[in-house]
Amino acid sequence: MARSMHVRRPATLASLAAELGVSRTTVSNAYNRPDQLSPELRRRVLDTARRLGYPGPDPVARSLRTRKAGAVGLLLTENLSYAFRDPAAIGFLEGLALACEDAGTGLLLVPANPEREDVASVHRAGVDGFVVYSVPDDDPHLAAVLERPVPTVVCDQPDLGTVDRVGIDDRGAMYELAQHLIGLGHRRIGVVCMRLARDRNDGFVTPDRQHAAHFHVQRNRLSGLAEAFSEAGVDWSQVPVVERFDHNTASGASGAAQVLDRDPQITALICTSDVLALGAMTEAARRGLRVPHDISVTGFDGIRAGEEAGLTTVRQPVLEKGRAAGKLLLDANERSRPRSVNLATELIIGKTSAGPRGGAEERWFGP
Amino acid sequence: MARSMHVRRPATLASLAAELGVSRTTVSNAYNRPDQLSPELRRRVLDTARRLGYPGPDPVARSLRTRKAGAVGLLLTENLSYAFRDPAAIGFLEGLALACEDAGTGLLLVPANPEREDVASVHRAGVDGFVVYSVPDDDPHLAAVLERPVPTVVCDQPDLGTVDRVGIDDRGAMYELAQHLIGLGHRRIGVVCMRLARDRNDGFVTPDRQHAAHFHVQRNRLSGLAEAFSEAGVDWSQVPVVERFDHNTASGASGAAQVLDRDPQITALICTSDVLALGAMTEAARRGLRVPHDISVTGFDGIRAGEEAGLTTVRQPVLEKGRAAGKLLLDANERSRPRSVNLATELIIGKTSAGPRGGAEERWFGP
DNA sequence: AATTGGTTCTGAACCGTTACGGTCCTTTCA
DNA sequence: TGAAAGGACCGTAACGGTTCAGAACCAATT
Repeated sequence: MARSMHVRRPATLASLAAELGVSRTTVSNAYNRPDQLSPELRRRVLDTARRLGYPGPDPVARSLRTRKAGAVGLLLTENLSYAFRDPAAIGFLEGLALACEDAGTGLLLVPANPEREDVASVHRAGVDGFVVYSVPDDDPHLAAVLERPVPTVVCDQPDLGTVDRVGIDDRGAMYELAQHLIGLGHRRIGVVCMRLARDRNDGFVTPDRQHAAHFHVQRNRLSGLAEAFSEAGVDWSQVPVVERFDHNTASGASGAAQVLDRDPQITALICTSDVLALGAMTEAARRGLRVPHDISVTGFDGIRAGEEAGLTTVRQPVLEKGRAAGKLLLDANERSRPRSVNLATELIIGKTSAGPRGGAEERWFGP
Repeated sequence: MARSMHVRRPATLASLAAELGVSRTTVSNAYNRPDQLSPELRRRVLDTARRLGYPGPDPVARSLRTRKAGAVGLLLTENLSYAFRDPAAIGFLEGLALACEDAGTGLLLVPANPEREDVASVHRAGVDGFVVYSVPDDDPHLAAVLERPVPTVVCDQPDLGTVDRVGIDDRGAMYELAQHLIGLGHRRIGVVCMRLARDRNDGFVTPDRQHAAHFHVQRNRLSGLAEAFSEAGVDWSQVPVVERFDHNTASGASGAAQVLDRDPQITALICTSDVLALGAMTEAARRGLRVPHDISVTGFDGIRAGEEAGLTTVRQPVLEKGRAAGKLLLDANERSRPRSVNLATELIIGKTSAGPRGGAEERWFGP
């Protein structure tokens, strides 16, 4: 129809009004409040709009006037590819997108390139609010978001006290998982965790680095482990903890290898994510170690692939987390005090954890 | 720092300028063109900005003035959940997001709720362009996008002639896959395809519905099959083709069941996606049919899980598709004639296709 | 005839910013 | 010493809408 009409000067509300001999208000009403003008006039407005190739009120101008952008921004993990390959992140994204769809709101993925510390993208985002998902707590993008005068919900982040928050009890959940392993008799363990800070550090982690970790989630999971095993009499400072920057099964495998090289006697390998755990299981198999007979392996998240593998893990409601974040943001009605939502997790005892080889639970009194 | 400063009246560029006794332009320059004013003044501007709690130039007002939104819109499949659970869609999203990140552009997910035909979300999206991914060609949202005076790239969509397009040769790729099966000796086949239109039709598909399918991709894949098998002397109108609205392995399984119930003698089950094919394999196993000995199963897409299962399929570069779409959109420099990009696909012959049971290739001359 | 009430449409005031085309003042250089 | 160049800053005019308090009109009521 009206395809190449916008050659000379793209029609505007004003030009349309002039053409019709009515006021701009009337044209605006024709689009936004049909009950405010007679049906005939409205039809006439819409018809000439089509004739002139007027595409309807400009969204940006409207946003400026109404002070509503009709979108929320999502500040994602720095490296997009890792986000889109992490099942947990995708689940979160889905939940958030669903909440947005319900509210008829757009969802703007804000680029947060870590290399050029380009905070401009945050400043340039025309949104009514932000959701921040699992970024390091010293990320400049996060700081930039907090400076924007819009409601914000942080996810998997420490409670900032000033903005809404949704997350889980990472520390408690991991503590519980650790108790499970301790109950089985494990005392000599190794850990593979995701990256703890913005810098790449593929290798062993000192207790200092654990405490200072900038990723809230990882810090708390490690801390839950440390607490439980310390209580069980294990000297945490002697437990090999290996960090991997990249989050994929290959990292899980190489991390597991590094731990096992250091101490081949460990009876349990605890990973802070299912993806890492799946990689660790590959590495165990490569070494001829049977899971769980020779070694137990655990994960965290409760992703589909882990479930299929019978992984012992902590299931967290990733989709619900996204949805909760969206809801929290979208009904930020009154300036109530910041809300903090903790979602429930569930310890899943699968087929990858058992008593240690030769341990009490599996001692074999055979001939 | 300046947290609850915006109680009275959120500071603006103008108020800041007034406070400082300089012009608005100067304040604007302090943020956007630091070289246009002396460092001292700039510092003074920025300092008082902080003091007054001025968060920097309003993105929406800036967008209005510069006529750049700094974001591109993505019109996704109607049902968000299915999109986020389809590995191919996620790959596309990743590629697109990467292209956007490279360009420092945001990516706005535009809600396209199919129930309420709410095209307003498209009108309300403040974007510099649109990418349309695999929607039915009669989708009102698509029509609304095409009315917007911004560059657009359609994906997995018929060539509209008026906007850029990126896709693959679905028809040719499926023709090639069909040739592979024909070469193995298959003549009695069944098909499970994704939904062909906006209405739900879980069941057999008439040839009419195949031709009239509103999903370009599915239409062409079926058409490639029909052509190849017709050439091989198969009466296509007798081939059982089953459609499934939902796109998941459960649908693949139930679709396969429906086909096999109709004709238990088929030697090959062709699915128009890997996800469906994986479900079909489950159903085959459930019936005690060995793949490929008793029945061949093929997919389309080349997703990871299919690869691990050794699925015979057509691999398409989903990530590259997204990236290509982004690039096309982001350097829509001159009003050149609309571009059309076809990406290469690759026929992957896996372990799920073989000659038909008792067929020439596998005739068993046993003892 | 004046009042009331209900539609329908208008005027003008914003929304917060940047583009554009200056002016003014200080250096620099022949 | 006068002209040219350049740096620093300013005023105005958009950018394209929405909104609210009326105005104009007409019919019905008092």
